[in-house]
Amino acid sequence: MIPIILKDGSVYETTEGASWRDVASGLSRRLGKEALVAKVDGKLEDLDKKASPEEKVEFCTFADEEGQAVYRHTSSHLLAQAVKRLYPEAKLAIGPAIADGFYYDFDTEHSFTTEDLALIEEEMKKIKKADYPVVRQELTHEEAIALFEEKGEPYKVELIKDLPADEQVSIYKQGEFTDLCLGPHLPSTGKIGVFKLLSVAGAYWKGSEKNKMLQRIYGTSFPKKKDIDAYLQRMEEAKRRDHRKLGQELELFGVSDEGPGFPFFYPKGMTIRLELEGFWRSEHQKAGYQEIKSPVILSRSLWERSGHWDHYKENMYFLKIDDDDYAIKPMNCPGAMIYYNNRVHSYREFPMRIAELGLVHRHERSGVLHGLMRVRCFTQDDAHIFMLPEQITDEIIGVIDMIDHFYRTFGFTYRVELSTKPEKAMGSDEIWDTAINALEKALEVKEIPYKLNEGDGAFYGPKIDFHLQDSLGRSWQCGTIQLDFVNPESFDLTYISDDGSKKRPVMIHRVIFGSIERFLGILTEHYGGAFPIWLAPVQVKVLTVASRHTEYAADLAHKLEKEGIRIEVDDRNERVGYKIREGEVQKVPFLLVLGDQEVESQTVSVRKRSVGDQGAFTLQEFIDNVKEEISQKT
RNA sequence: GCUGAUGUAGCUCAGUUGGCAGAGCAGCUCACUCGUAAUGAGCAGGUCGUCGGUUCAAAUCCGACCAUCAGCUCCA
Repeated sequence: MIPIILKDGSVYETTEGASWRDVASGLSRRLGKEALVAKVDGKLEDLDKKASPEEKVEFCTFADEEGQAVYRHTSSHLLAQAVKRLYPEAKLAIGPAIADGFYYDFDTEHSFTTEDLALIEEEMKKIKKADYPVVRQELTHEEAIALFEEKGEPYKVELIKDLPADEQVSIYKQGEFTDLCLGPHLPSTGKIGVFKLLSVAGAYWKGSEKNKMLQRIYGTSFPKKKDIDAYLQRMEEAKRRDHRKLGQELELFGVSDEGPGFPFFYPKGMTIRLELEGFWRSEHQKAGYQEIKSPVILSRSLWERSGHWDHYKENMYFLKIDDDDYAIKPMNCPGAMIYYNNRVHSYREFPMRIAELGLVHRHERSGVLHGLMRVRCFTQDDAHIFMLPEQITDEIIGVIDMIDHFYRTFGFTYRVELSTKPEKAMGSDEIWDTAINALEKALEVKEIPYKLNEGDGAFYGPKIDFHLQDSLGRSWQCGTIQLDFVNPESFDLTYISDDGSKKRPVMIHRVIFGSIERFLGILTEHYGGAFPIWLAPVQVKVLTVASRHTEYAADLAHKLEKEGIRIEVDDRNERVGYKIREGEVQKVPFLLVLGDQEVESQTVSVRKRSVGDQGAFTLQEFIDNVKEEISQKT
């Protein structure tokens, strides 16, 4: 008998030679059926592996993220096996599990079509049905290279050559198919429930655009049909929330062929935007910021001085004025530097918080444009804070708190990343280390978990990024806090210290929305177009039952307008049902239905968006309720 | 920028082997004066993304370009 330590610390005795699968089955019939992989001392192992004594084991099922990853990873091997059967000349690259599914990259002359995906799926079903055992095998480095060279898999050979030569290489076999793989995997191909291939797209080998572009097939898999159906339905629902679709339907914003990447804001979208900016202004005034506006076009010499000419040129637009070179600003910082330098500053002014809603233009490559999320001109809700070195941590904490307050107002959860010195950077390593330490310290004080992104900082300093997700689960950077020791140097910023000497201030750049355009795109998807009343372009829509109610409607509308409520009147000769439908489709928070009863009793019938008829209220009651809801920003 | 797909009325989409450009919704006009998610009838609306080629004839076949979509790469 050998003792196994379970998750809860208890000891389970199993017989010599038993596998992890036997242990799982021994614990409970259900676990034996549902266990996908064993987690032994924190490391995932195949269920077929022999159970080892005195080790702490737990079992992952599809309910666990790790179980799902293994499940999808084996699914990707199913895909690869099917492709090799149908297209033997296809070369295998890599095929990992990803969030919600898996992919596999292939190199082949044939370009996969959606019809091919159906055929590949059929082949995968055969492989599943055959229920091949998935068998792990370990080879030496040389044996592995020889094996994949013989199989004609150059990408696999390249991968093995990147591995340490003195270590064993693991491979997995299922039927006639063999793949280089770290594992672990499900015990057999029949363990995969239902799967679907979703799309095919190009992807660079090893993620570098210098390398060959391969073909990537995306798919997903679930144990039960109802789960995959639910997943596919969720994706459909997400598409309905796409801000590009809603922007068009609700007449908020759009882009035209005449200006790829340069979005238009229509009157209704502009209303939301102005509300966002109004909220932003009042919060910044409260937090001690002053607002400036710097010009969109500035001279070449400025951009050379700021480093943008050397480090950011490929993203900038240029023009000539009277034979001199100018550039359209891709960032607001140099403008803020010029503002700072327009007079002498004292340490007593610090921290000096200078905010700017600055319109920047950046040349983005055509393939990356995406509605309002990725555009060629956008408005950063920027601010530059000038301060003493000892004020850094407090100021960063202040900005983190402000970002949190903003995102909470909209009901967002977010992810934080810290990015360090990139290859193409200005400034010494010492300066960078100091800056990174300051950012880390602020995050530690706030106890915010974050992901470290080595080498992902801006060319002038490290940054803390705040990421929000769109309706399809894609993540977009919005807020960012960037420490900058470089620009104060380049622009020779100074202040008069308490001992009367000139010193160098420290500066941070920060944005909260990030880009107002992107933020509005994300907001649109977040609310599915049903904006809370403080943001809704039309807050109340007044509907008449018949033409004789027009006068009463106009009178009420006038009173609501005087209260600062955004209203529309629909007094067309249409049925009430038709007008209500239209109001609901336009996602107006409140509809007021006015007919004989309301005129008679001098009331309004209130219909709340997506809830329905709320009954009759006096106009004053309704106004009070609406104003309360607007001020609550809910 | 790269790989693949797509581009027909304001929107969503039909359009067969090349042979007169179509529907629904929206818009406009008329009738109905109506009570909580679509009243009926009529009218109008199109360089078929752009440019070029093949053909007696091109929305349809070929080429180039532009834009969009998915993904990759790159970034707020």
